[in-house]
Amino acid sequence: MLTSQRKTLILDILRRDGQVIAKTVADDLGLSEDTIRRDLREMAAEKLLKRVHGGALPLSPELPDFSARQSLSSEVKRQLGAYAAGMIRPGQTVFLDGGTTNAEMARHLPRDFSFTVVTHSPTIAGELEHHPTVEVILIGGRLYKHSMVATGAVAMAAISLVRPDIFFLGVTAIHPARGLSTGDFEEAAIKRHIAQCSAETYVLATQEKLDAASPCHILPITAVSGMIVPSDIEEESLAPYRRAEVPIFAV
Amino acid sequence: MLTSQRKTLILDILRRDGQVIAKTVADDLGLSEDTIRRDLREMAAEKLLKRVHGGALPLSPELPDFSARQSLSSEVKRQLGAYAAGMIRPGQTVFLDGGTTNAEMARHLPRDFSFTVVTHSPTIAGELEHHPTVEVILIGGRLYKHSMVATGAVAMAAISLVRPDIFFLGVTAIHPARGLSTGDFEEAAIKRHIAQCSAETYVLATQEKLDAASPCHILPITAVSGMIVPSDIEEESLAPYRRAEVPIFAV
DNA sequence: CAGGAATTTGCACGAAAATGCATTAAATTT
DNA sequence: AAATTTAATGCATTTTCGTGCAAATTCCTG
Repeated sequence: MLTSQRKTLILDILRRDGQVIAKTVADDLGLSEDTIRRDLREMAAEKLLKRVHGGALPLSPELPDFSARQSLSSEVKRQLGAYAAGMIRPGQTVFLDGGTTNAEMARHLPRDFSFTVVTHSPTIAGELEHHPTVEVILIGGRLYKHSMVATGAVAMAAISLVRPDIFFLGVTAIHPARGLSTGDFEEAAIKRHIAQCSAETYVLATQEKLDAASPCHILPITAVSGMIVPSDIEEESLAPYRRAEVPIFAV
Repeated sequence: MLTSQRKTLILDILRRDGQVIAKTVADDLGLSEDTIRRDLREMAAEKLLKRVHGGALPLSPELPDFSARQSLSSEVKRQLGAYAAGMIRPGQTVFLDGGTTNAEMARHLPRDFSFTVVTHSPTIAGELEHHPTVEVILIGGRLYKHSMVATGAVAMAAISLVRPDIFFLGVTAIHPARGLSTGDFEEAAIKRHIAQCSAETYVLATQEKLDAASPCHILPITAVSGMIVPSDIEEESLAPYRRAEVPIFAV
C-alpha cells in the first residue's frame, strides 16, 4: 500500500467515523503505530485534520453526522467487530452474516493481507467496495428485505458450493438451553445451513441478546466454536455458557 | 514491447486498479524498475498521472470511483431514471444493471403496485431496502469491485434462470456502428447474457456516452428495444440511431 | 549503405523517503 | 503520586528515487 493511499484512507475513516484512532488504524493496516502517528502529524501540519491524543479528529467537527452514526453503531459493536475481524488469517474464506454487528466487522477487516469474504447481504458487500485486498463472493437469491439478506432455494444452493473456514453468525437471541434463535423461519434455515457448511462458527453477541430466545431456532449453543461478547458482562451471566463448554472471548 | 505500448498499459493498470506500483509492473514486464520509473516520471510531466513514492496514482484522487460518482449524480440522470422507472408495469419482472444511472432509477421506482426487480448489483439492492412493494432477486457471484456487480460463471447461471420483461442496461459508450460497449470484458459478457435472457432491453444514455466506444463490445445497437436519452440532445446526433430504427425516448 | 545522432535500457551510486525500534517525555488514568 | 498509555525524537534498516553513464538499438542523413 502506498503512503499517499494510506493518508487518503485515513481521511476516509475520519469522514466516515468522525474520528481516527491511531492504534486501530495501525492494527487494521498491519503497520506500526509510529507510522500512523507520523502520518497524522504530517496531515495535521497540512491542516487536513486535528491531531489529538490517541488519534485525530476532523478540523470542523461535523456534529450531526458523527452523533448520528454513533447512535447507529455503538462503540460496543465496533469493538466486537474489530476483535472478530482480527481472528481472520491470510488466505482464509469467511462467511459474513447480515446484521449491524457484522456490518461493523466489515469496516474493520484487516487490510494488510488477502482473504475471501462470502456474504448473502448486499449491505455487507457494499461496505467492502473500497477494501483493498478482500475478494467478495456474493450469494444471490430472493432478498428478504427486513434483514437484507438473500434467502430461498437459490441462496441455499449457492451456499452449499462454498466451504468457509469461519462463519460469523448474527442472531437476535442466545440462550443456554434454547440455543441460538432469530425472528424469521426462512432466515433461521439459511443460517443453520451456512453453519453446517462452515468449519467453524462464531457468534457475536451484545449484552441484550444474552439469555433471550426468539421464535425460530437456529442451532444449539454447543454448535458454535466460540462466542464473542463484551468484556463488561458479569461472569455470572456467562456461567451457563461456560458449563456448555463454549469458548468465550470477552472483548 | 514498444515504449508507447508500455505507457498505455500503465494507464490501463491505473484505471483498473486505481494505482500503479513501479516494482510490480517492472516484475510483470520483465524490465528494470528504472525503466518504469522513467515512464512514470515522464507521464507525470504530461499530467497523465500523479507520481508518488512507490508508484503512481490517478490524477484526480477519487477518479470515477463508484460512490463518488453516485454523489454527483446529475439532475439529468435523475430525470432519465425517473422516466425509465415509469415504463414499468404491475407484475413485471425487470432487470436492473449496475451503474449510477440505474441507481438513480432504483430511487424512483413506482411504489403503488408490485413488481419484481432482479439485479446483480448489491448497491442497487441496497437502494431498494425500504421500497414498500418491490420484490428483489439478487444475483450472486464473484463481486467485481470496480463497478460493484456480481460476475463469473455463478452469476451467468443464475441469470439464465430468470426471464425479465425488461432489462435496463447500463453502458459506458454507445456508437451507431460499434454498438454498445463497456470497459471490462467480463462485464460485457454478463450484460450480453442478461439481454439475451430478457424480452426487451432498454439503454439509458447521457450525452457524453453517445457516439463513443469502449474496449469491450456488448451488443449491436439494433439489439436494443429503445434508447432513453436527455431531450436536449440535438436531432443531428440522434439521426444515425434513428436510421438504425432504434426507438428513441427523449426525456 | 555507412556513420553519426537520438532513443532506449540497465546498472551503479549517493540521496531521499519510509518504516520500525528504542528511549525519553508528555499526557491520561487510577 | 504511581501506573499506564500515547507522543516525540533519534537512529538503523530497507526501499525507492534520481542522475550519470555505458551498451545496445533504432533512426536519420548524406
